Amino acid sequence: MVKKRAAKTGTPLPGKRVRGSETGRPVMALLDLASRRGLLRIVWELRDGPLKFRPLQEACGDISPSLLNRRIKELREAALVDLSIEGYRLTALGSGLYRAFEPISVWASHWAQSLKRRSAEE
Amino acid sequence: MVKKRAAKTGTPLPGKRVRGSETGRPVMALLDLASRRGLLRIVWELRDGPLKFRPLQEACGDISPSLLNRRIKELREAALVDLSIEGYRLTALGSGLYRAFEPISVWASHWAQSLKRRSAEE
DNA sequence: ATCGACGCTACCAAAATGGTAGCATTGCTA
DNA sequence: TAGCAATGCTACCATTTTGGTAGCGTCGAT
Repeated sequence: MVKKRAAKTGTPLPGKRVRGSETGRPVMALLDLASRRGLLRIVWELRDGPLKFRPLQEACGDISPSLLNRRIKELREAALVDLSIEGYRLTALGSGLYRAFEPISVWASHWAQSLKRRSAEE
Repeated sequence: MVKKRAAKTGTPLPGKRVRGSETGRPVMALLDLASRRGLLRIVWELRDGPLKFRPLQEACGDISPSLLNRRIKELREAALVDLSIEGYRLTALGSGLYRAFEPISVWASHWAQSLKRRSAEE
């Protein structure tokens, strides 16, 4: 008997069941969102202000428009991004996520340092 | 002319080129790592101490062993997890990542609150 | 020798991703 | 008002990643 795989998943949101967790706990929804490739990158690239579709595409390393658009949909459903006359921009919620992300980006440079040391030692 | 897609990518590490970024900036490597499904979940589940293979599998929502093992390999290459006599556990670096992650998990509950308010208003 | 715990692999089907091409609308502007 | 560029976006499909089942090899205890 082949176990049926979960069907195509919608945008992960707190309170909804998400991949790998039945509880809908906010942090689990976030982990699921974060695992969508390029999604956090978009938040990152919007940190300094709004960007229109194509510039955003370019900022994200020439991501394809279909993928960019999928991600934008998810970000809008999650209320992290909206579309203004000046382009896509972070909502208040979205900037909050960006700010909460800063310790992680600090950690990332420590990480880089440690790995460099490690490879120098061997 | 069909552009050749980048070949299978190894574990994203700072200093290496990662998906969507040529620079190897630490934060980009981290974003790439984070986008591997279930990877941060493993870090999360190890927060309170080491777990052996099968208990870890269960903690991660009955992830399949092949996927778990792929993720463990990546986490070990990234020096975030190692294997002790008591099971898999976070390295010092790994616990650092977990701690850096806490503001995000706090943010996630604000996010949940906001979305609840938003849907109550409509 | 048999058994269970343990880490792990092989294999394959299903889903997500990423690339190319191009559409529909709007607002110019020649 | 006929062209035209900018804009957001979709269709299509090949490639990559994923997730699931089954089971292997080793080791230590019984």
